[in-house]
Amino acid sequence: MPNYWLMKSEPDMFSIYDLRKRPKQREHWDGVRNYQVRNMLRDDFRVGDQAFFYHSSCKEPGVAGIMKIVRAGYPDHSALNPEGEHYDPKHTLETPRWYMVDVEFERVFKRVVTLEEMKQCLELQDFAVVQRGSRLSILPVTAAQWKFILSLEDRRSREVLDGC
DNA sequence: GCCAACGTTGGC
DNA sequence: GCCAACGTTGGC
Repeated sequence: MPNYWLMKSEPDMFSIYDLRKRPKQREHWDGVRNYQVRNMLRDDFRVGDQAFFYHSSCKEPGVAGIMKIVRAGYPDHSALNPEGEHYDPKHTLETPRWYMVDVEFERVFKRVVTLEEMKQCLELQDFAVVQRGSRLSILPVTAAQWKFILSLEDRRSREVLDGC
């Protein structure tokens, strides 16, 4: 069984539309510098997993679409570059500290499923993204949560906010 | 731009 | 190993 994930990115920096424009519609998901998230990237991501592309720190935070994992965790080479903003001198080829995966664009949602809507839904109260102070940039998603969020895509947001 | 939440750092 | 200070995330 594949895993499901939610991966956050600020659309001003890198959006799902940017991913769609990349060669082969693929990109490295690099720059993660949090140990909990590092462990997920290193140990739990598998080829064939799917992930929600979540737009954060923007006008309408929420799930914008879907991507798939096309390469499992491997050392994040952005940590090797002393000129780069993600440089870490403690990360080396021999003893990597930080990991990344490769993702591939799958599709853009018909509409953004917003954080505001997700907060209204009883079905998602256990989902970390709706909880205060949850700041991890990657979160695991259960099969039930995945399915439920997909069902929200096909509803009108007003209806979800009023009646979920 | 504010600030709550939480992770990291470093002095002791 | 404690904990205060500081930095970052990210919604609002």
